[in-house]
Amino acid sequence: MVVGPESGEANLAAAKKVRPEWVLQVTGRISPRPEGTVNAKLPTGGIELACEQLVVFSEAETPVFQPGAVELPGEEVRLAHRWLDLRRQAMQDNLMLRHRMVKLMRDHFDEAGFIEVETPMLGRSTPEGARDFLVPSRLDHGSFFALPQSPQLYKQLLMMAGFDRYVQVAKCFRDEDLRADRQPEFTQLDVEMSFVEADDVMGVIDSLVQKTAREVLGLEIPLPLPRLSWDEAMERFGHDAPDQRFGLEITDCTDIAADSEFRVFRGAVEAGGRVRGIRVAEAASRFSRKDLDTLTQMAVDAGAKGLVWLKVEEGSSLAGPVAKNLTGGIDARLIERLGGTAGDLLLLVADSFEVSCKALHTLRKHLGATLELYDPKTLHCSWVVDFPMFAHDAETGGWAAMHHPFTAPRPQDIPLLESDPAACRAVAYDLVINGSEAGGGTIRIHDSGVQQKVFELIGLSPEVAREQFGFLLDALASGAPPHGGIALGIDRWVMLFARLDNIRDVIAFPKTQRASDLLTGAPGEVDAKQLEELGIRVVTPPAAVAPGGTAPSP
RNA sequence: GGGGGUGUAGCUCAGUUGGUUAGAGCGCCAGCCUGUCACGUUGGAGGCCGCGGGUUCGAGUCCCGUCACCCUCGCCA
Repeated sequence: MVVGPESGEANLAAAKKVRPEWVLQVTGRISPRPEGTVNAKLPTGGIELACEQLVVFSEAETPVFQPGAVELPGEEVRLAHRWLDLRRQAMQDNLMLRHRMVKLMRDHFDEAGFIEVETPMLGRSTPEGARDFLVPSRLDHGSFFALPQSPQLYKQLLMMAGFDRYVQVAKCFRDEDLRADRQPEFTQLDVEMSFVEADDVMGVIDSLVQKTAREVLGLEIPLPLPRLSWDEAMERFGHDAPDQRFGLEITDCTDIAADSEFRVFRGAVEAGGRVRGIRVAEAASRFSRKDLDTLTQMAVDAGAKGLVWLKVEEGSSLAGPVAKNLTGGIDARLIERLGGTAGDLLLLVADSFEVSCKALHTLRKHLGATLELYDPKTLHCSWVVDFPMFAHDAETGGWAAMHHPFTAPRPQDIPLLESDPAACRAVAYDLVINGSEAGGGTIRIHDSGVQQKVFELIGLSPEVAREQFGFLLDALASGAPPHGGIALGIDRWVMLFARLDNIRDVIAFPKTQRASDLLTGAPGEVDAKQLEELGIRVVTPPAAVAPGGTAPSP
């Protein structure tokens, strides 16, 4: 935009006053820039607008930070002045991407005959799962609504009602501690279908993944997406959402370890544990003693008693603090099993299966990132299927549903409900993108006998089940079609497709790690009158916070 | 609840073994320049060093506590 003497004195005077972030209307003629004034670096660098009339719609106070600045302000400042932060091109791009992806999802399901149905935000608290956000009832003191953790029960009821293809962009709420990829309120693409099996649900998502990757990233993803069982995921990667952008797969060496004299190995095997390891190719010389101590500490932090590290040397021999214990050909067998060649680094963990999974997963993730074993631009999508039906509940000592209590066991595993619940596998499937759980679903139980048995196993008495889920049980007994579905974490999808590592950057108005909103000040105190109407008395009133942000000493 | 990191000018940061008046870049204000766009140039203003306490002759710096933000474990069917 050019304002010169030819624009007239008034416009020129007005233009001189203009400051950053002012809102203007400029009327004039667009023409190619004169010779020598073209700027190829700007998208509009070839043209200019000769100002004929300048109108100042709105002046702007000096902003706390400049949205166009090179230096990004700290997140605290960005959140407190979110409207400025959202002016930044990167944030505009992120929200535009989100819009496009959500539209793709809606169109995809609309074309497949799904209808979007809204479900209540004010529902009933149900046991298990995450902590609920509660909303007190004014008309019934002492009673509370719960915000939905997901529309799970409602969407199943819609199946009983005959809407055999349901979808919803649904807000969900879970009052748990936050992470970089977790917000207390988040958005799911919630899906449920009748007369389907797991393949049908995964198929619908497969084509959505392919379509989205193609339209948004220009990536061609072959279908069907690879699937691996939960058991295989834990064996090969030590995690139920493995990052498969790189190798470093886990190899079991328990049988070799059992033959060794090395007490660490023998002890783990005799205690019913496992000895497993990963081979880091050509890494022996890249890791100093200090680096290896760091890896060891990571393994210890993950619950392991230690980490056995070994450097493969010429002639099938091993070097390392415990190498001398691996006599009698154990060293050669380990090298062969792990596929080691001279210069490789071998990392072994001897512990229970669970601990070895956790430790090796932690190491694998760390090494993959620090050794740059993958192109950060790749998008690896896959399914993990056949999750265990039950997990040990640390609190009760009994069984707990790994997903929710309406998850169907695999038909062939139904006898295991009686004989061996631990071995019972569910018709459950998680979508994994770049080592992140991007969605998950199950086929639901539609047989009341099986449902009864599952409730029993997780310690839910018929009375309590009726009390909590009576409406669902009644609905199931009223002619329920076989059904199942899935929920995709939209925030996380957008984050992954935008190649970001922070979910807040794809949410217009996110919350901090302590679930507060720095923009509005939520949550905040309310009037005594409001509390009185709700029949609520605050037992521990919040300490008054001084303007300096300091709480008074107790 | 546990572990780790950060907190100094409006913003991004530097600040030595504790030692005079706490600095830089950007922004802001005033002037000059007036077609190259992160303009240039001259000058200026701007600091509860997150908050509270302690040690010390002396604290941005050391100690204790506390608050906020970030990462993480637990947690998130």
